[in-house]
Amino acid sequence: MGVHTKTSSPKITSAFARSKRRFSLPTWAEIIAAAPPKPYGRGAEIFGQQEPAEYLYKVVSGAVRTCSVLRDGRRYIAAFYLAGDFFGLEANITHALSAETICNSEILIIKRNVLTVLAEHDKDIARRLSDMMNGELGHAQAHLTLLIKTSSERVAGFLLEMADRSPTVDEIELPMSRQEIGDHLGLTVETVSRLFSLFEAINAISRAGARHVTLRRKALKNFSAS
Amino acid sequence: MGVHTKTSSPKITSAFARSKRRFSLPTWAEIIAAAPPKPYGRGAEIFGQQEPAEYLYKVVSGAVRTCSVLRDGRRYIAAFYLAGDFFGLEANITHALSAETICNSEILIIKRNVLTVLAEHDKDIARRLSDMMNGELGHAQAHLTLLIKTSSERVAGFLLEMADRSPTVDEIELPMSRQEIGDHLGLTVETVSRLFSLFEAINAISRAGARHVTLRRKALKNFSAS
DNA sequence: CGTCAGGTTGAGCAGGTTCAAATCCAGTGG
DNA sequence: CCACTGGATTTGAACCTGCTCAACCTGACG
Repeated sequence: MGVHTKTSSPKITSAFARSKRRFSLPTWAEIIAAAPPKPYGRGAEIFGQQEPAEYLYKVVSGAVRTCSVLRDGRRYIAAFYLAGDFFGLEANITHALSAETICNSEILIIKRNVLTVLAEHDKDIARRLSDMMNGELGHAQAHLTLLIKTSSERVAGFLLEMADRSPTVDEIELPMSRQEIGDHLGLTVETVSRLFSLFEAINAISRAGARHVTLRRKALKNFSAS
Repeated sequence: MGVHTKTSSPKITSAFARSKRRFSLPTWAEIIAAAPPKPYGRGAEIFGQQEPAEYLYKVVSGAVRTCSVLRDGRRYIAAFYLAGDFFGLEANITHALSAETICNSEILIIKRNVLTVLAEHDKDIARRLSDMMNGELGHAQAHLTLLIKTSSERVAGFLLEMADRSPTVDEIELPMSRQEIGDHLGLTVETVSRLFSLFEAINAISRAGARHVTLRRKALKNFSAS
């Protein structure tokens, strides 16, 4: 961080930023391209609770969960991150949650302070960071509205959300276990399992193996009340 | 619907004139000082769901709730905002939630696009916006961990949170009804009421009127497991 | 072929909801 | 000043959803 004199004109600022970037400052795309993807084994911890939040992460392949463990041993999974998702910005100074892979994964690691400094000169980077923040908040809100509902609404809502986030449309491969789904939705494994069976019985989903699910959106949406 | 009529106030013009004279854009403090506080009656809507998010708001006095109503009539209250709190930044383009006062209140209204433009030149403003965003996200996370717990943990956690946010330490005046607390915690009025009675019976709180509560933090903390 | 982790299913229990009724309390009009 | 009124709060009792505990099934892997 250097000394920044107050700029009196937006024209000057953007022209300055543009010319500087051409010679020295990297763009968003360049930063992403420069970061080496790092492989993590299944269940590996990427960062722990209370650790300083120095990095931003991107899932290249695989899947990640962020979670916290309560005094009494219950685990709460705040979010799942799939290929293409960014995570690690849910913290200000230290992480309130830990992050672990739920299967073999490749993760991109980006220095946060590099981004925040660049964001002061590059509106594109600033906007991307702000958008990610906004997305994270929107996601938290959506999850809050899920948690006040009944068990069937939660599971139906979860399946619909996963389908929306998957590259494929209606046929999805869940990377997480029933236990993890339960910890995410505030339900027990048994309840989650029963609801999968119920949904199959009424033809709202069909299954090929426990984690390979095909959804009938219309039928499922009858459960997720707004 | 939360339509805001433009008021031409001498305060605004003088603040902007002053800053223009010094050849610099208005600071955060100047923007806040320039905004006129607007009175709202109890239960008045400040903005509605789906409305474009053009403003940022600050509670000067009173209290505000943000909420959404599900198809089946259930109401979910996302958050309460007390005197000094900012709200209205939980949305990107349009509001996902509506905002209403829960008692007579005075609200400050600030144009969002003014702030975002200024933020590009003023690091202080940018940091404040980012901090607010972060705070909102942190609050959503905290609320998520509340909602996966049992009813007694939710109510105890809620009381402790309200006490932390109140100007007074342990003796608090709740502006919201039992119904609103229930809609915030995903519980029914009756359950909330029963837990207030239980907490009083075991001497974790004492009451002077339904909404005036004094807490024994130690006893309450035994209920809110992390 | 055995093992082990993950998943499914069943039976009984308990925490919260629902429905119903009693009580409190602030605001209103006489 | 006091009784009246309507909403908010409290309490009770029956019911139902989701949890607990326990057994069984499935599939991947040595």
